[in-house]
Amino acid sequence: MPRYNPAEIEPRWQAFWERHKTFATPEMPDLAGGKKKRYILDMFPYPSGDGLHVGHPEGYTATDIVSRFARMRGDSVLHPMGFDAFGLPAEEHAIKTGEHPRIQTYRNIETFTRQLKMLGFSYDWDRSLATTDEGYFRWTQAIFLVLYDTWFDAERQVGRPIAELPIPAEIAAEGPAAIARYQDRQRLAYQDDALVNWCPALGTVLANEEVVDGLSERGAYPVQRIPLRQWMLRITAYAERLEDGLDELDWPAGIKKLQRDWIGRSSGAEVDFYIGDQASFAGWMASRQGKPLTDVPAGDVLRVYTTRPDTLYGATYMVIAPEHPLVDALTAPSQAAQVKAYRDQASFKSDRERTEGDRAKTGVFTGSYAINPVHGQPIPIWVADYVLATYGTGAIMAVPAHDIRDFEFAVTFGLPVVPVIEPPADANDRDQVLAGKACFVGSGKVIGSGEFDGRDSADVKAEITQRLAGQGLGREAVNYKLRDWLFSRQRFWGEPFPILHEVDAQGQPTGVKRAVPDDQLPVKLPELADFKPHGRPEPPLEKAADDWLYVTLDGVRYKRETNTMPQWAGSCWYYLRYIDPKNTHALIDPVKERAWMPVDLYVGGAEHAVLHLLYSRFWHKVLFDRGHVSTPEPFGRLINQGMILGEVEFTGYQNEADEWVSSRDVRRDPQNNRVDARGSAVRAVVVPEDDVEKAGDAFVLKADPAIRIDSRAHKMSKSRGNVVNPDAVVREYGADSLRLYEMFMGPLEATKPWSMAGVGGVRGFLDRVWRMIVDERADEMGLSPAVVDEPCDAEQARVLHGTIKRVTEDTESLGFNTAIARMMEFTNFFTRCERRPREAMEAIVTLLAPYAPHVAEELWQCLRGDERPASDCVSTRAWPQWDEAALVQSEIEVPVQINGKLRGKVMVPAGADEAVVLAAAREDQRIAEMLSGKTLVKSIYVPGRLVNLVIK
RNA sequence: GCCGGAGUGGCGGAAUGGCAGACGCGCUGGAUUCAAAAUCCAGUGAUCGCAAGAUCGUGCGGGUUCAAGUCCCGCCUCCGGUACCA
Repeated sequence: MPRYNPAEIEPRWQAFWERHKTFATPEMPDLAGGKKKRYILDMFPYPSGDGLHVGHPEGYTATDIVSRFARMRGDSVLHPMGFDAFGLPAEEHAIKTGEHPRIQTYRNIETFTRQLKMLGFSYDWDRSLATTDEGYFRWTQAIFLVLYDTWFDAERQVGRPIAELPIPAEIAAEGPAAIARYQDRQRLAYQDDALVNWCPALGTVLANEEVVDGLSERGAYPVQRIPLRQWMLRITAYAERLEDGLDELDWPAGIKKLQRDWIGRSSGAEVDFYIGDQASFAGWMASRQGKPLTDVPAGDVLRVYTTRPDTLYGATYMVIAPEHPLVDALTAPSQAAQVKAYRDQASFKSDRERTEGDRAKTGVFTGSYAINPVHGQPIPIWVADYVLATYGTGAIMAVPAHDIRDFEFAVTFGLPVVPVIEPPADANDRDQVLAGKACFVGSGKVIGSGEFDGRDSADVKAEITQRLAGQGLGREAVNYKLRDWLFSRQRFWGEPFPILHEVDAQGQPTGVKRAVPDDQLPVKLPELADFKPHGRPEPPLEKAADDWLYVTLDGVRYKRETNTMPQWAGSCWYYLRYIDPKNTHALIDPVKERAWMPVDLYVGGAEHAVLHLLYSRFWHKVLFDRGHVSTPEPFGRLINQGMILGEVEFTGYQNEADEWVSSRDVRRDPQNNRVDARGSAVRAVVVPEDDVEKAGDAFVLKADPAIRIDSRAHKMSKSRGNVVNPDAVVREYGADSLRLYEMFMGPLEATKPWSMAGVGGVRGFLDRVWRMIVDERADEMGLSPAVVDEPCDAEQARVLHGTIKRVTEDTESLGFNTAIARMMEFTNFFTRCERRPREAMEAIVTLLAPYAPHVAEELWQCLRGDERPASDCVSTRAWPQWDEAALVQSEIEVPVQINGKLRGKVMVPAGADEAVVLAAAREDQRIAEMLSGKTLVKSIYVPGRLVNLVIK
């Protein structure tokens, strides 16, 4: 009668845990007796209107198992959950319906919370937070003001209070306003004119991700790049520390590399090219001799950045970006019209667009020349958009013989290609390169470079830089691909900036800024009547009523900053707030911070590999410099859970006549449509599994084996209709089955296809565990008569302790799939036993508890009966220990190989020495037969593992 | 193009250089049942064989080793990311 019924027991145990606060986190970790603190964190979700996706519980279950396991081993565990709740969808919903984004956001949070609780996660819900909570973003604003109050001391590589910024005497002499301007230029949070994606048709500014091929993602309207005054965060100042800090982190190598590439450190040289006439070149050279390069290039030079100073002799032309400040100065009157046309055209394209597509090189000649300092020859200066204004100096020396991009450009415009590096003898297009007909980017022997000829190019690199430095023409330089972080959005649903702009009597900004005093935080969002865009590239907060917009402080009138922060802001520091979520005096209590930080395990999707993880590392380092946190890095160990794909689908193709076309013959035409071998269109058809069979390494139609069928799992998406809803899975199989299945699918990091049949499989396992312990035929809940109060026999003990050992080790190493397999083996074994000792049953239920906590609690209660105290539960039980002695077998089976092939097995006493085992192997009847008449060349015994006899 | 990751039964997957395919799904047979579901038991890489067993087998081609899914060299395919950063 009492069958396993998750729908009944799961809500009951969830209520139990909530009532007894089973998973409440201690304020401070208890480190007595060698216990550890464990901060186990999930990347918090954006609470979308669609609710939880099956991808979410994958990582959440993994961290929940780790957390429950750690608690059972006595560690102090902090395992919180919250919501990244600012964001565009809620605002778009508001624009459509007029409903305030807050209402929809909190409704979605409620849904998410219900779904998360439904899955039995052991979060301490009393620490839950949403980035949209006023009590939370009050501190997001405070941290922004820390950034605003900090400048980066490059010499010491540390962020310091702006008050400590040394003011040059000439600035100080100009007075307080000049000092303020000087300080503003050094702050980590500063304002600058940056290009934004302005979409006139939608009347809004879009994020880069919302722009596809120059058109808005929604509606496909044209998007323009227009300059707008923006808040920027000087993350580039921390580039070096962000890169160096990666070394100490226990993160996947792939993620570290992504971050390194994103930071993109390169080293080389800056070189000044004289742009005066050739007659004055010698004089200019002489005037530079022995002087250091100025920080701001003089007006008579074009400064370039190169990573290949060793190819300087091969520089045959120069390129400057269309936005380079010297474009006008360098444009000869005869070229003016062309240059202007080219720049106009380039201005409509974003950086992204300019670097997309077929990459055909475009550009125009400016009409002027620079002089190559190493040989004094003039080389033409071009304007081309393959050079970006925002990287390096916005200008390059082009070495077409040794740079692919320069080579393509030179070929397009017929510019000379002069090889200055001889490829190694085995390079396949060596002769082509030496003839100036091909490009070679490697290192080799230097040629055509005067005194450097014959040397290795790698050595020459440093030497040329040295010489240029001595001549006052160049210096070593480091560059980063990382750009400063554009931190403001023209959006309503984000954190307001705690910044005030002084206005004069006419309401015009004076340029003086002021931080909102700490005691006046948070700056709340104003109440707006409508959220519709107003058609100007200005933030929606401009529409706020004057009593919000204007503030008078100390008799001065200010207008509030009306941009809002991007969604990343709230997620940059939420891991700190969980430690001290209710603190109204500080973002975190330093004592608690020292006790709990850093995060010991951080699990989330790889899509946050660079942005979120880099941004929060940056904020953390600033907070570290300013004394708010004690660790240089926030996240010690990081794991990316793999993506869960939809069920495997079989896809066939049919042409317009409804005839099958083998997938082998299907390809994409230039418009990316599927076509057959003759080029006529085909359409994809879903084929039922029963209609296909495997033939060789592919699937074919049973009815016509000549027709190949594609078989693969796709990313879950609404449009494909293969999204699996966790609510439905819980309804049909239970939360424990969902948890168990997601862990059983394969390794946590792997991409894996969903299979509903697989969920049924783990549900079958839980049913078997249930029947192993519960008497299903009784009317009342009670123990199976097979469960007995007697000790395990030797074999049972070996299985029991072997299982404890393997499950413990696998759980420690996050090998959840194999840990579950071990528990299945245990269950298969003990189900066959007619006498199931209670100690074994209690142990398996305890091992199962982190994985399938609800059924474990129910079975625990059944095993313990009514004598247990009301608050007793398996979730707070001690994790079992295994007994090594129980694992020892008196006899072991050793496989015997002959020449590496398995030929037999012998039983030997455990711990028998090599001679005994080898003798036993040779005496085995079958082995002896195979040995007779042969010479035994070598005998190998791997203790306890195998014997290999090498014969001739 | 470049950078990651992965290729093992019908499927998901398991294997400190040491018995390839644990565990689960599916499938086959049997028990139970009036019957079915559920459950339990047995089998299940391929080929040959009545069987004992033999041969082959971890994307492909080489190599190292007594022994290779695992290590090395060279390829192929798929998935994901990325896009002229001088």
